[in-house]
Amino acid sequence: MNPTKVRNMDEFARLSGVSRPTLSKYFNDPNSVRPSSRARIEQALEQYDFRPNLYAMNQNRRLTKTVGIVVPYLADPFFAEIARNIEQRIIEAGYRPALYSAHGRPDLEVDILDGLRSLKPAGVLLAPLGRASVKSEIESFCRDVPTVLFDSNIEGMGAAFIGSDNASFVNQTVDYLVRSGSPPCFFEMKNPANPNANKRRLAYLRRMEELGFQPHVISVDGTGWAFEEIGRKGGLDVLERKALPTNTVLCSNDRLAIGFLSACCESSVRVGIGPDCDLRVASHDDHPFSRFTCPPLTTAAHDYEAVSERAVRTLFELIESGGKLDERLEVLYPARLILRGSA
Amino acid sequence: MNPTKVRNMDEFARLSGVSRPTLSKYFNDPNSVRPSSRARIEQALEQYDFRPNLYAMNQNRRLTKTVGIVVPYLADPFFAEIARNIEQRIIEAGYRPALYSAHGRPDLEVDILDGLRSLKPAGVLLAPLGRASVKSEIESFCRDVPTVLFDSNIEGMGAAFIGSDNASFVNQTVDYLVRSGSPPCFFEMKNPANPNANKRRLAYLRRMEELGFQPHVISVDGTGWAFEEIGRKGGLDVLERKALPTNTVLCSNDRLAIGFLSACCESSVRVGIGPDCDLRVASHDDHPFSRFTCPPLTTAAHDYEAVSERAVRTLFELIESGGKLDERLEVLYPARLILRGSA
DNA sequence: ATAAAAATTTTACGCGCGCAAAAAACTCAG
DNA sequence: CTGAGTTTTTTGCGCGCGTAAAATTTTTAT
Repeated sequence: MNPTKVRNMDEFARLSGVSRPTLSKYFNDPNSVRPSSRARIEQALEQYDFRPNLYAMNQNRRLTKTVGIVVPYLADPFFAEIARNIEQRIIEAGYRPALYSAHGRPDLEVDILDGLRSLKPAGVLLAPLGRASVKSEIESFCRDVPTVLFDSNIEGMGAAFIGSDNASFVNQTVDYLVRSGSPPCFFEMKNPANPNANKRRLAYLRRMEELGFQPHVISVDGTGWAFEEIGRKGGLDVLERKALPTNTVLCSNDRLAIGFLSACCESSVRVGIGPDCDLRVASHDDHPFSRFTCPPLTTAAHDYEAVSERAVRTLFELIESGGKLDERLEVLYPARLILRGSA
Repeated sequence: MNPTKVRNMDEFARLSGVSRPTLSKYFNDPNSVRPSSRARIEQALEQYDFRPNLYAMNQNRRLTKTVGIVVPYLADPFFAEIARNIEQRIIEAGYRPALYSAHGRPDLEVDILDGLRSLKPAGVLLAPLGRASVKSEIESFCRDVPTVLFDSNIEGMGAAFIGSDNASFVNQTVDYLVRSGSPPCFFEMKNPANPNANKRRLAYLRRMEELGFQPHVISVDGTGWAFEEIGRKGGLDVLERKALPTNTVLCSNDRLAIGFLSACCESSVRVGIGPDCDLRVASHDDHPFSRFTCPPLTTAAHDYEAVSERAVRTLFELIESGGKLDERLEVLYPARLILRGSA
């Protein structure tokens, strides 16, 4: 490596023997220049280690090579996991991911979108907070920046929504619980932030009706994103009051279930499917920690791979088509039932 | 809001009645212009909603207002939590955080640092992978960019290291376990990626010796960052072989402990402090999930707040002092013992 | 009130690169 | 070998802003 610092493209153009605009083309797409030019450039690149100035590039380019990823709550390993997956795909496509978490706060979500505007990203993958999101802000953002929503849908916003089919999740868990024991009651937060929670409750009610059982929803108090604690508190309360109508509980999501299991443990309620058990508990999401609960949690798993693959693919199609799709796309992936010890 | 789109500072300068460079000063620091100018600018700002082009700004500025945050594994809620804390403080200081996770991969860590170079950040807060990190890359990066290490130290790299005092963690848990029952054995990964793990083992050995007890280290196989699974597998193996020398286990970290508890559950080993319990388990980190395990985990908590506050503060001192500190700073915060049901 | 000092604003230039249009080089049929 | 067609390279210009130095205004001291 030659110690000479190369300051800019002009200098590097001279060193490599091609013109500066040719270099510019090369850095945009190495295949867009003649092989002989490319060879000279790459040879010089080995000697001089030059990298074009990111800011100068992005200032003049129509589209930057940045893709924003926004999730509602990164401390939730579910989102961390899906963000990782998406990040990877964006890098492979030759783009730069920029990851943001709203940390459960609508004002931060707005700030992030605001900051993202000045980043002029090629596109954005957005998992909105949901109910708490400032709809008008999201709508206006989606008008200006090619955006694909994932995980949590907001009707009509963004060019597409890629997520999971909540009905599939609930139908599978309900069906399994029914055929392997008594029908479940449904354990949820009273005011869920996430629209998926509402869809799951409705799916539960419908499925129970279809199967001819009396549905029973237990809605516990609590706001915010500390689902485990909400599940635990609600669980302690329900268990103490012996308010469970059946010995089978279906939680709206795994984080709630983790808290509920904690409450069971604290209340010496034995969870599982053995003859000496008091309660069966199942849930949805296949949260990364759900297999380490005690007992391990029976749950319905997202197809992480499919969702992130499709979301990223859709975004790039959107970008290539110039930011507009013929019509808003909605793709829902079904769940995969995962049987563990809890139900 | 006037619908007129303001394209650039020149145009906005005319609209607000001050010169463009004055605007430039204002956007860098609103207090650096005369109050009369500031008033005119802010009045125009209310009418026209103009924002300077981020890329044009950063191209010419010596220092950008970007601060990089790099963590080894964001799907670990511990890092997600500390990243959130740090992010917040950076925003409050008027900077833009850029968050990256190495996802446990040394090659990605290198790529991230590489990409960070072209971002020309004002500074970087780096929690390195540790043993697996490509030392030469990190060293060269720290030479070029003002960097403060946190969580996991690499001797001599970066201008400072802010972390937790592993000896304090281990001493507190060991002392507590000893005075409340039999002395603990130490459960850990054989080849820990994180340097803290080694420090904890050494601290355990020393403390046990000081107290006059025979130390006993159980090192289980496994590589990577799936600590829970490693703890579970190792736990199952140890429990099956009845290889535990005592009824008290001190895990190197909470994620390992979560896996170990899962193994106990699977093996019908009762964990806790009651008379009907077989085993006591304690650990370190106060992982966000550790209070929801079954039973809840007794652990030593990081001082998240102190670590992140000090790390951010140190970084800004470093930036203001022009990127060099008189000497490398090392700050270690002690742990806070948290007693729960597991020990 | 007035000159000197300090703070602020303006002038003038350059940063590093993208891109449109013009020029050149290459391809290939006849 | 020639010329039309195609690709690639070059010329020339501008993006939006930072910043040093010059010009101006404001403040302070006398």
